[in-house]
Amino acid sequence: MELFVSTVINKIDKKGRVTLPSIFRNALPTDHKNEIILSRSLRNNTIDGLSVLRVNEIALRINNLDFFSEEHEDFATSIFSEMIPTNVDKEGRFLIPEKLKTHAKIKDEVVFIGQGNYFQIANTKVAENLQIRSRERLNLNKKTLRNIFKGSKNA
Amino acid sequence: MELFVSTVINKIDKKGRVTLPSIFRNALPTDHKNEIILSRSLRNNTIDGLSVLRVNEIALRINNLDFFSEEHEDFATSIFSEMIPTNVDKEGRFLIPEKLKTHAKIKDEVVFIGQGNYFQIANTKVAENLQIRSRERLNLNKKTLRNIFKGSKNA
DNA sequence: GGTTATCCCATTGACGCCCAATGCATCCCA
DNA sequence: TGGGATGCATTGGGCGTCAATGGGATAACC
Repeated sequence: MELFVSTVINKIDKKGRVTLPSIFRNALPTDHKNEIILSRSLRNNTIDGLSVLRVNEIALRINNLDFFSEEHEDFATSIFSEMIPTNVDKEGRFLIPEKLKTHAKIKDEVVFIGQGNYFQIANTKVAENLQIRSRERLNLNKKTLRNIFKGSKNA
Repeated sequence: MELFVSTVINKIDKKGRVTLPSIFRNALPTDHKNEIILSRSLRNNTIDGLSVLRVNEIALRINNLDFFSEEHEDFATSIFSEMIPTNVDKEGRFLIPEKLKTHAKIKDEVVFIGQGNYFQIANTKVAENLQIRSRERLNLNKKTLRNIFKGSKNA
């Protein structure tokens, strides 16, 4: 599977390391298995996790904006400057920078939440609340959901 | 990673040297690892840092402008004439010219701000304000933001 | 000759790499 | 069905390496 799916809870050890769930490691592109990019989420108190592939894609789209425009610079600043490339070691572990830890209220345990093209890292309780709320919103928007599934012929 | 990403704070020593963050050095083109081009930023009190590659790209874009107006010539002039080629020493350090230091209100500490295809150098506090303001402006522009982050087929 | 820039070496602290142990699930076979 | 046995995933910890910084010494330049 080349998508980030499912939800996993892992612990942070004394050195501050967490193992990226194996199912997420498998979703990383073959030529960048040991690098992920962390970023403060623009929406909520979570951390976004991206693959190198995904970052390059985002970069392409930003570069399509007007070259010397203020808009371009704004996007570059708030997106690229917030990205923190991180190495995943042989055992599949990586470090979460202090900045991001405090932003996400993370201490010794985190939840990895698959989001398809990317994943999120969050405090356990924060994640619960987020899921509850997004489910509520989903119920309000069942029509949209039907539209999403209408087109597919499989499973 | 071939992009300039993340935000790094480094010190300026007694001799005026700053180390270019290792992550930025890695983003420099292989055949020009020890040369960067500094330039007064046109929009704010920061310094733009460019790779040789980037400068060539800018030259291309400017040359491709299809008509020859005074305006464009001025544009080109103001961009190229401001560029200051700078050597990066063996340890990855370089000197910031006094002119640029005063322009950016820099003394003994600087922030390196990744902008994707280039980076910026700024006073610590100036940088904070910049990041906040550009984020504010972005909130007004959710449509573009959605386009940038919209899904793809791969992780 | 004095100023400015580069090279060389040293220090420190953080991080990457390696080896080891434990936990957990699945499978196989009795 | 139970009891190993096997394989993979998550954890623990030691140690080497590298990035950032400091400073002396040499080289280039006006």
